[in-house]
Amino acid sequence: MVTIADIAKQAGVAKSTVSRYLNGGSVSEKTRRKIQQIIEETGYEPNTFARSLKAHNTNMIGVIIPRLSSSSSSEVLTGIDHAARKMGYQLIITNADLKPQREIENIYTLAKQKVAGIIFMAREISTEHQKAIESIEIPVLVLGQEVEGIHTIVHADYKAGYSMGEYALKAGHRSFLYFGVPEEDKSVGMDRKQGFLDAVSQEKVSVEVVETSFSMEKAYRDVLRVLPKLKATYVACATDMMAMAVLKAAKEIGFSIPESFSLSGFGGYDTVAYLSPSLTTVVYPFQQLGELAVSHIDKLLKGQPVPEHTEMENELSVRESTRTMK
Amino acid sequence: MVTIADIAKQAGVAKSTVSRYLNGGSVSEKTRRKIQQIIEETGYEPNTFARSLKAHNTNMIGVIIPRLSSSSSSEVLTGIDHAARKMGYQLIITNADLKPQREIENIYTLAKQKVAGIIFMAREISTEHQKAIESIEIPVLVLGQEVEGIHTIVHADYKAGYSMGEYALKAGHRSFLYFGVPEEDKSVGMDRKQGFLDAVSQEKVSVEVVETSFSMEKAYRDVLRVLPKLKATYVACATDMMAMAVLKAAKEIGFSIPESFSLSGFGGYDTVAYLSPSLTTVVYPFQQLGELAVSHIDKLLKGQPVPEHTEMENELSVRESTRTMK
DNA sequence: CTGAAAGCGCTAACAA
DNA sequence: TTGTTAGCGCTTTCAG
Repeated sequence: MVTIADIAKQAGVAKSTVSRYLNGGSVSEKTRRKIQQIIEETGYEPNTFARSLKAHNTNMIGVIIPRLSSSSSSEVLTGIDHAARKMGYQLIITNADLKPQREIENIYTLAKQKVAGIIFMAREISTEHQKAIESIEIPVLVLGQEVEGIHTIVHADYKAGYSMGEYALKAGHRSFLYFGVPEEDKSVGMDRKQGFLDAVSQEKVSVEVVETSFSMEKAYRDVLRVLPKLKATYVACATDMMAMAVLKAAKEIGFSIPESFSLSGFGGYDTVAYLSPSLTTVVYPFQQLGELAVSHIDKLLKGQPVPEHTEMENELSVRESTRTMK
Repeated sequence: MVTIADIAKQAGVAKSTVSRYLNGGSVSEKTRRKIQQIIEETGYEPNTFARSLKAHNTNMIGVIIPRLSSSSSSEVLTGIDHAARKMGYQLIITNADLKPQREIENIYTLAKQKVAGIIFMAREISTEHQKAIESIEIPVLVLGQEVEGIHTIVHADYKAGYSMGEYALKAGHRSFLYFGVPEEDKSVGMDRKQGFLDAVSQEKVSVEVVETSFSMEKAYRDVLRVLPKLKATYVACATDMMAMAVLKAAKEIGFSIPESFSLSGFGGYDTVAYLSPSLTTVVYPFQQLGELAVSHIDKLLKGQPVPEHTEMENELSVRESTRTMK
């Protein structure tokens, strides 16, 4: 292994001079060239650990992701990756496997690894989470849930729900079924739903709400149970995956969409445009969220001002699965 | 920050004793208890960098993934994560964004980070890749492509193709269309296809092969062009995503599946079971692949024997999208 | 079983 | 501009 000492010796200078060269300190043109040449010859790479040992920090950003095999998380991750790469950060990605306890563990693990900052894709922030976040003294950016006193970026979920409801109402629907997820997930479970309900409640309408699960399998079973007695002309699902489950169940039972009823989701994954019928949904800017997250962390690290809460806009995409009532 | 020196001082012993305690060296019961108590009181955590600086290695496994937002990769990653966690490894995940050059960069970056081993989900291994892998002197496990002289784990792609072909033939089909991907991807592009072709070629049949792309959008456009003149009764796609594109295009054009023609994919992602019709496919054990990968790397690191090439079995899952011809 | 001392590779005063 | 020196926090001989 070639070290800074080797370079120094071969170049006939002190280690500190090489170090200065490496870190952009003032070095005479002549020695600069000499050092550079030797470094190239030897293929020398500074040892990250020795560096971090001194500097007490790294250029690593820790990421806590709820689940590795989730489209939305993967999209956000892709955005994070692109931005991190551009800004010279390395990523340590940790998976929480949907377990709150695991999230907290990961916060501490990342802190121990001396990551410069943490991007935490959260579902629900308990006081224990908050305690962990405060105790580690590392900038943490929470994605997906708004928490007082912590920097966050969230999707405009209320607004998404609202625009979906608004659209459904304008399309002439007056009877709705909403498939939701548990309210523990504030953004998806509450805001999204509330937005929808508030929007449609502006007219005389009937709305039924059924709570099911993020799990496609569970949702599918629930849908099979509920659908046969369906009276609504519009079924809104809290996620695209659930909408997919409804689509499947509907065909099974003999409904055809959008003739029997209109169907919509939320998310906007690439694949749902390729369903038949293609799914009306609200498209969320997952990648941009990831990119913005890195930029915020970067600013936080540099002590630059960052708004405590940021909301990402989203957009309704009307496709084949919904129709206008006469 | 509390260091080993603090612990030593408070416990009234030498740093080396604490170090021994930490690393399971022989320490008297009495001092052991004392040290343990102080560590708990102070919440001391050994500094990873100082450790790695000495030890010249880490407990980190580097992962190179072709694309973060790919179902199959995410599944493998989930398996890797579970196993890594269980075996005490930290993960550094790097994204190659489908760029060969990026893969090579990542190999070097990970080596520089002194990861203990690398799991490389590969698509195509060039000589440049091989050079990189050899030069870094770190165990590398390649997933997805078989390369001489490098430890690899692959899916039984030929066999998957073969069993699909065999099934189609038994179901009475004699006219086939195969939507493939470029042959640069040896596993998916060649082996899978060849297996299928070999299987169906055992009888007098007609087979047409159309090469398209992994990209759903591109595949969809190609399918729309090819499908109208379709004569085959069985359409096999090299991936589930492509099959989904075919499904969409077929409905658009007015075909109904499986009545107009049978359709199958490869992969076995959760979602394709929820398409209508649900998709006949070969289910690949992505998670297990990931878990096995970590176990292999672990053995490699411990100098234990590991078979140079391992093949993961997979299983045909017949669902609604294919039917038997009378 | 324990302690002293050296050093991993690098950076950062401080002098020169 | 450059070199000397003193660590960062830890592990690892080597004596005791």
